[in-house]
Amino acid sequence: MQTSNPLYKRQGIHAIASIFTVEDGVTKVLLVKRKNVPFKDMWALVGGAIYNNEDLLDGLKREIFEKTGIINIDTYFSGVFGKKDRSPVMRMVAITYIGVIDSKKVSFLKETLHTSNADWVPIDKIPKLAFDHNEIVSEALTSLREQIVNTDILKALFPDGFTLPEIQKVYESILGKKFDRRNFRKKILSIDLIQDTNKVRNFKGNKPAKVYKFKKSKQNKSVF
Amino acid sequence: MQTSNPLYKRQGIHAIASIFTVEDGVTKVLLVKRKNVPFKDMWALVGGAIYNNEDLLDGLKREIFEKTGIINIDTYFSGVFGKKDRSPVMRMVAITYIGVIDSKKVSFLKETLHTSNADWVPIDKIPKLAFDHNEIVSEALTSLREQIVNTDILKALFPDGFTLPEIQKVYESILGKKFDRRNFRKKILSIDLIQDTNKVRNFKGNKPAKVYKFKKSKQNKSVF
DNA sequence: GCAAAAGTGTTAGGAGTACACCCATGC
DNA sequence: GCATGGGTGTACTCCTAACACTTTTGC
Repeated sequence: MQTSNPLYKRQGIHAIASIFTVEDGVTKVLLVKRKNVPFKDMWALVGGAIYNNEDLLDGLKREIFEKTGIINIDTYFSGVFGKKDRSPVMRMVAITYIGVIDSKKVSFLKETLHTSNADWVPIDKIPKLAFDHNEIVSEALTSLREQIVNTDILKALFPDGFTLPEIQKVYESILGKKFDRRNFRKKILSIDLIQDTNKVRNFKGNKPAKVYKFKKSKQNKSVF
Repeated sequence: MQTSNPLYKRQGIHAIASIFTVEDGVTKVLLVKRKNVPFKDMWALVGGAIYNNEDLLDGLKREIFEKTGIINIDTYFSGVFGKKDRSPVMRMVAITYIGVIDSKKVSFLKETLHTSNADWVPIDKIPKLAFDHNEIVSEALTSLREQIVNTDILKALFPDGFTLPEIQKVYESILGKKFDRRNFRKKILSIDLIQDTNKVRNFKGNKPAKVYKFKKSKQNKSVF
């Protein structure tokens, strides 16, 4: 590869996260307000350019920390955005990820070196964002809907396990539809994603509910 | 973004294709032998660094043309490889794609400016490849197996349509398993991927077979 | 008419969907 | 004992999987 060739010069790699939460039945995404050009004072997803000395996920974690103060977030691959003009500064390819955290347990910084604000925004009220972040968050939501049935991405919402009625509400929020309690139970147990913990959780005045947790991995069901 | 920061400097983007064919029941991938460092004289997938003035798929098409002479190949997203040390030259992130062509109809160059050889290699006989291309082709094969039921990726094998027995053999080769003729027929027709053309194809001595073609698009079946 | 390959239908088991009643708890 | 919400089972339909015979053609 001719590294001197101007056709190759000044390229870079973005790692960008759509961080979701579910709050009282509403699915929200974490946005930050940019302090610097380009797209100064616009809302954006969390992320940024990765360094040469870090892998993609490490760079993403660093960016999330730098722009929100959040640590220890698990991220899952979502997609790639690489149109040649997607950044006005230089040629950047964006590798995009999704993650889920509990907005009630995780706090974030309202202002950082690079951001002047940060907030949870319902997914149906997302403003015009910097770069191609509107497209990215749209694809991220599709990825989220796929991955909640294939991965343990929701486990951050339930560090101490969950009851089936609790997690059913989360599925309903994210997928935007309601399920029959009995059928949801059969389905979610049949896809080999969660397991019983032999514990129960008491809510006052109600029958105690069994507590489940996510299994480590899940095989995707194939057509053939 | 501080473009002068050495942490960001000298990054680049690879677009890499695993081009498959199915020949007499054997699934093969197109490999080229590298003429230049790094990994001089090693076999590799087709691809290379993209230019600033081209989108990812355009750069991929150009690379495929430059290294094989092949034009007009449809490619489908496969994955991302971004480990910081995956290229010994500089920090490169690879966006990987898959494609399918008919080895009997498409010819390619055995030597180019960058390659000293090229050949179809059965997927169970792939040698040690340059860069992380062994990992890439492995994931590509998984993508291929997923996408033959979700996309029209196989259409390049059948520009004039196909009969069900013909395409069943291709599915069996790629998926590595055999299907009952009647059940395959029902299944492939039920997933809304192909359509009847009202034509038949005669093979000597046999009952004529109906000819089908791929539909434009296909919805992925969801769990919920 | 015979060989070769294509086309088709039926049955049984498993999964999905719709739907109603019982159970454990706090007060 | 009653209100609240959690847990469970059954019947019907649909999809899946196993399996054998008939049809068309070339020679």
